[in-house]
Amino acid sequence: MISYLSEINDIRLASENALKDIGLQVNFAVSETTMPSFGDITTNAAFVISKAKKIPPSDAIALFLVNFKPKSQKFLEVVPHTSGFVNFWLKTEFFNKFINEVIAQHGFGDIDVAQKKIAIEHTSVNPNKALHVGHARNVIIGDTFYRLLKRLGHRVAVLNYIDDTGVQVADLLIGFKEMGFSVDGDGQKYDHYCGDVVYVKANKVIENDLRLKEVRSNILKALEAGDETYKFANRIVSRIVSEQLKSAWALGARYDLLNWESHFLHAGYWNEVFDILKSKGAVQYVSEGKNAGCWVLKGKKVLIRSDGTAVYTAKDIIYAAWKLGIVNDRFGYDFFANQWDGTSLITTSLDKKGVKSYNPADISYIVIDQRQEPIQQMIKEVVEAVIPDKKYKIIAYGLVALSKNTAEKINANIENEKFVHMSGRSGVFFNLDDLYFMVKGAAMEIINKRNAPLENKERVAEGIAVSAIRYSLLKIDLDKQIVFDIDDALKLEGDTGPYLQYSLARAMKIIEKLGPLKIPCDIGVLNSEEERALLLSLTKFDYELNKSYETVSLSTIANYAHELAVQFNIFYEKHRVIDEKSELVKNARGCLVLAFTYIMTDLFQVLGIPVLKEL
RNA sequence: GGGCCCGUAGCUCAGCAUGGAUAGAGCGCUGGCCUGCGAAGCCGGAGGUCGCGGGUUCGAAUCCCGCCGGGCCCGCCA
Repeated sequence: MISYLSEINDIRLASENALKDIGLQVNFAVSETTMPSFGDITTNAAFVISKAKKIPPSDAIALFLVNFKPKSQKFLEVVPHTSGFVNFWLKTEFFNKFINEVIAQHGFGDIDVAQKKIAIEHTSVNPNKALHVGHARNVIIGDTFYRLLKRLGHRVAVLNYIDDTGVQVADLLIGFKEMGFSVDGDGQKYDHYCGDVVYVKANKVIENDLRLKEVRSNILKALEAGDETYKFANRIVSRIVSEQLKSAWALGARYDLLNWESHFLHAGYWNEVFDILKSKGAVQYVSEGKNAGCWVLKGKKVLIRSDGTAVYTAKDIIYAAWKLGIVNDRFGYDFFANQWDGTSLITTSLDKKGVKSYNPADISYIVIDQRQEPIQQMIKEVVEAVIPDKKYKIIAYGLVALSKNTAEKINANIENEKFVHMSGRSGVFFNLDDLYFMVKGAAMEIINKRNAPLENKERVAEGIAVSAIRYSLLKIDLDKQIVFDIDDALKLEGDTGPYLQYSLARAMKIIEKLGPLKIPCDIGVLNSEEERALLLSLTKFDYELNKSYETVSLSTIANYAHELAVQFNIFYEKHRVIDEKSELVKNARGCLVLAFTYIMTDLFQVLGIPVLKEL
């Protein structure tokens, strides 16, 4: 498919060949221009020639141009600049071809990449509580990256790991078994009941009670062993996971497979993994010093204690090894739930032998917050050393904290700090379901105020809530910490998800009222600055998606969607479509608007933003 | 003590992968635009030592080094 990216690649290849012919093999850049007035694409290749050959820029440009032979010459206007840059303008023929291809395919069409088998793990929230806004960042980053991988053409499996044998679950069980909390709940959503009420209270009591600490340690052993206590826990945990999934589904996330820590333990993977690590020399036995008697990773991280038991990190290594196929799959597979997109969510199983639903990945991604990065980095090194042809990739993001204002609203004690980190244990968190409910309410308020004759206000408000929440978390760079403020989250104007939806709705309304277009269209009559800027932005679809993937930056896509929406709105304010008098211009503009709706819808799919025809 | 991340307008953030030619948005402040395809929109104004210092370079918000400020991690816990 012809695009901005295909032209950049063409220019890069032609420049490379030109430099080769001149006898140079050096680095140069082909990129976007810094100012629209300079053109659409630029290269500094002549600079490089000028420097290497010690000749003036003007001579270097001349030398470059006689050797420069791009394949798609008919699409490019070459404009050398006295400063030494060689600039390129994309011609009308290029835009015409692009728009007609987009319209013919109802979208951008396939993107040309080498297909890989990929697993991505995200969410993986302890199964004793509801998802809070920090978990929401994980879910949305993971789900959007999944959507991006999928859109690029890869085969992707989405995994969600359930740590059902950890301390958090044990604490919860104590709440039920020792403190008299009802296992059936109190009427509110079950994950909220367990996390907000039972767990917080139980944990507080246990921390000051030696007997209960003893009970907890026994429960942990029982969970690992898989006896009656485990079965009791399993019923509760499954119910909580089901509720957590509802919260994630509401945001447009979906999964392929649930993995359970207990399954890995009970299936007895550890010895196999440990043997492989030993045989590959990835783990060493230490005979003296403070780690005497232990098996150690990278000379610092103890993996097997001197008493022969494995530390927690061993479980992470087992999982990583399983994802990439370092160990043989011993699991059965079973149905867990139907999802909103029509797919089935599968779970591993220790007894049932359903259809094998997971094939080891070539590349495995894990979405984690920055605190876990060092340990995951170590796991990456170990795993990639054992199986060098596969990749273990880490997507780490900054923590989500609560603003002073927001913390006060949930009655958290914040003293003189500007923000506070969330903590499930101490009850300092803002639940995702509450955020969703409140944003939906804010959307509903606007809808009612405008008195818009919408068919299904409820569904529209939900769509707006999803876009507002997803976009606000995606547009911020992964490396950045977020201080969540509920008042900001409820604002639906400006650089927000609803702004994107609004732009698309406007465009779709035009198409709906416009009537049939003459295809193929000739957009040669469109020569205004605004029309050209919109056309240019549209052609950057695969360029931006590719950049987002290469740099693992989801804000890149979010910002691109915003830029497109801005370009469209500027065009919309300045030019009429339906009541345009010239039939030629009207048809051309109609095609431009139609192409915009296709590309934008395609982008929404990647971002997980619902398309609303009306809002 | 060792390591990771952040620092760009009053506030929240783009831009940094691949150095380039006048540093961009939103919110807030301020002045305009609906008898027009949807005003959740658009146009204008005010607002910037790109944390500080050095280095590399013809050229640095962008690359390198040091420092300062903020956040986080570093258990034979899970």
